[in-house]
Amino acid sequence: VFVALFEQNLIYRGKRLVNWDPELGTAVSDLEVETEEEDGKIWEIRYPLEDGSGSVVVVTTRPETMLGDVAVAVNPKDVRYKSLVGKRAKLPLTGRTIPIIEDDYVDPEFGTGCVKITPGHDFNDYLVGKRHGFEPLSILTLDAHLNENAPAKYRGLERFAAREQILNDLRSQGLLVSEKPYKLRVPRSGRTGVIVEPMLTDQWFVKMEGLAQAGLKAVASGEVKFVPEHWASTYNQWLESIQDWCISRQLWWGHQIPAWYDDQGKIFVARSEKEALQMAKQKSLRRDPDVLDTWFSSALVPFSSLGWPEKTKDLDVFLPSSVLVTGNDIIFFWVARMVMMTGHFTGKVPFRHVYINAIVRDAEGEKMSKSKGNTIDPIDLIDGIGFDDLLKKSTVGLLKGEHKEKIEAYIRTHFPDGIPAFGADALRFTFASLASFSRTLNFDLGRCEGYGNFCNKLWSAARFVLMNTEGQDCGQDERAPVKLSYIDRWIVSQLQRVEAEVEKGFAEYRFDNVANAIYRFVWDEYCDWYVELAKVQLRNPDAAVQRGTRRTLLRVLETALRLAHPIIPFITEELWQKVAPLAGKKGETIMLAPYPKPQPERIDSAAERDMAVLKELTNAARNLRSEAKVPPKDRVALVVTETPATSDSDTTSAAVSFLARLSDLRHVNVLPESDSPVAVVGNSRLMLQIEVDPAAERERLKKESARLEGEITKARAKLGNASFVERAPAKVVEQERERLAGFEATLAKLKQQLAKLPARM
RNA sequence: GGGUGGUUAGCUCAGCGGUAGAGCACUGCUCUCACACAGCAGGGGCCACUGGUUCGAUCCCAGUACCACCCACCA
Repeated sequence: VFVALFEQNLIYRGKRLVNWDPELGTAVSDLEVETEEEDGKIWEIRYPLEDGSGSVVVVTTRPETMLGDVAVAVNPKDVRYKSLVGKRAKLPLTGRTIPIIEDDYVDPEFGTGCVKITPGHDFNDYLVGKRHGFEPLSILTLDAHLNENAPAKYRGLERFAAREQILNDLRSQGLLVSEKPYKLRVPRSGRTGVIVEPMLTDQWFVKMEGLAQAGLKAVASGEVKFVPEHWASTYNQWLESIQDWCISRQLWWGHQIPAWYDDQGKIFVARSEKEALQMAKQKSLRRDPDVLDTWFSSALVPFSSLGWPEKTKDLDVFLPSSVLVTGNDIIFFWVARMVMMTGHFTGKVPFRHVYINAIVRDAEGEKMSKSKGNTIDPIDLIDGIGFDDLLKKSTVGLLKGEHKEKIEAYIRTHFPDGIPAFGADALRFTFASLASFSRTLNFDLGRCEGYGNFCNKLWSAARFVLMNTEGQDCGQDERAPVKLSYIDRWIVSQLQRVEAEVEKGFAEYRFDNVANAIYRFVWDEYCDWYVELAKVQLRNPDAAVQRGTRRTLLRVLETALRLAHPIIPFITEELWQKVAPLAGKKGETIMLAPYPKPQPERIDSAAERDMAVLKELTNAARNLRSEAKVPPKDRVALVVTETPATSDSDTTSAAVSFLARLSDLRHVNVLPESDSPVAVVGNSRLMLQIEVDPAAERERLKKESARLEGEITKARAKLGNASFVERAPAKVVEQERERLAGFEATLAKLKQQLAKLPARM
């Protein structure tokens, strides 16, 4: 790749100002420099004019670089300094003189409006110098000590020691005009944290213009899609303003650059030393000791790992791949560069989708970092860790000792008892459920706990199913008669819906929706309703009913396990091994079992309607019990008028009796004259046959009536608005009418009931 | 300076034109034979603010404030 790009004139070598890490002794790319605002100082320094007619005052945050100044610049429109342009100033401490020039780069509003120009140690000044034909003067060695271009007095001083010395000397000569605190943006090396020095060195660069255009096109055309979509603008913005990429590193590890030099410094880029020697027609050459930026090598992975440049089958099959999963901090480093390089060399995109996951922050919303000690080790969430160990782990090997107390306080606040063991599945489920399209997510132990409980719930539900099916007739013999109630058909119907939701969630990379759909189905529908009702059906003397129930319990559970397996692989595998054979499924492992697909034809609207009635009756009865403070153990009788129709009222009655713990469920035409508590469900009224304080019952009914009256007022206002009725879709208006009618009917029944209560305060 | 997100229940987060949701936390009652890591019943929200569009706005548009992150050469 290197040789090819060189031959295509897309790689060049040149002496240019690059970001230099003086500790590592290597160039770093623009992306590896992290600029942060820090407290520093800004100084004003007087440069006397050569002709003795006065002086100019320059402003700088880096006084030591003045030794490398080649000019002083002012803005051409700045009338204050018009007369000085063309004159020369004496550069203090050096004995050199430098010209005063004009350049648009200078902002007359900032500081004194005079800028020292140091092309050897500042990117802006480098450009200014280039425009005016100045040779950059480098005053630093590669390890950031002053070099031979500095006056003898300063040679060998480290850059910050030199700064102090220079300031002292300027002060004693009366040339230091001012020193003020100043917030400056300090460029630091991402790897060492050392202040990066712009340094004039020979480096290799990749021309980015054409490659960047191709990279932009790959996303603009939709060939590569970002998920969430908005990351495409981040990607675009970077590529639109990209600079050439410095790819050489003065390091020991990495791919060595395939370039050789002869004694005259002539460059031979070749595929091997032999080829270089042939090109040079010489006996020996010196190989460039530099290596490539690791991201240059990484950019080739999509095709180099598949056998390129050979035309392999892997390349055909796996390029492009379907999805790259990564963090947003890697979009520039890797994603963009893979797109560009893969496109350039294969004509294809490396992958179709780029899924950018959220960055997990700590409980206080701070970025996790080792130096802050607020990182969470996933292993500790899986296996658990005690407070002492956690503290020890978080504070060991700290670079800055002063943070230790803060870390301890943090851990004491958020993990006073350490971290309990949640297990790998709980951890996975938690992060899946948090994987929405938000950019960051703050870590919350509470959610981990909640999803851990889910795993336990699934486990215990499976235990129930196994207890009630192992060694029994589970309806696997298709010839045996099976009766399925609407409850059985309802859970199967719900299963189709959750399968569809999961399918959609995966297709959209909405793993939170996937996890929540599974959670709701397993806990809220299967466990809370179906398993409870299965208990009733398993007591049914009809063997066909029992058989149908066992079969449904097993088949639905078995499917739910396969559905949940990608998110909670361990527990589902463990359970599946036991459940699958009973459900008539064969296979060595759940990993190889087919993934569930929704069967829309098994959605049973009639069963769902029946079940909705069952749930409403149950909820109403339970609510009455609870409001009347009936102890859970007590079985009480319930009378119902006009039972809402289900297709099988025997099933409904048995179910409601069981779930609401009723001693008796009777249908009557008229409710008995009594102070007993009454609820309204649709057209029917439910009365718990217990003695209650009529005053309490009156309060309860009044409260419910008031709520309904509020809803009715709102609905009437809406329907009374002519423009709503005219302009809103008919469906919406109709729905609003139905709501109102429902409220009114229920309220009327409550009022009747209220009227029956003895009138006393 | 440019850009991108965010602001919804005490906390962590969904929802995004037509009755405000989840998990945890909270209140009450239950150790009822799968599960107390549980069950049942509850409480809790001017959906940051100001305008606009609309019959109707948490949701769309504009602006404001605050919080993040990214990019950039103000000495």
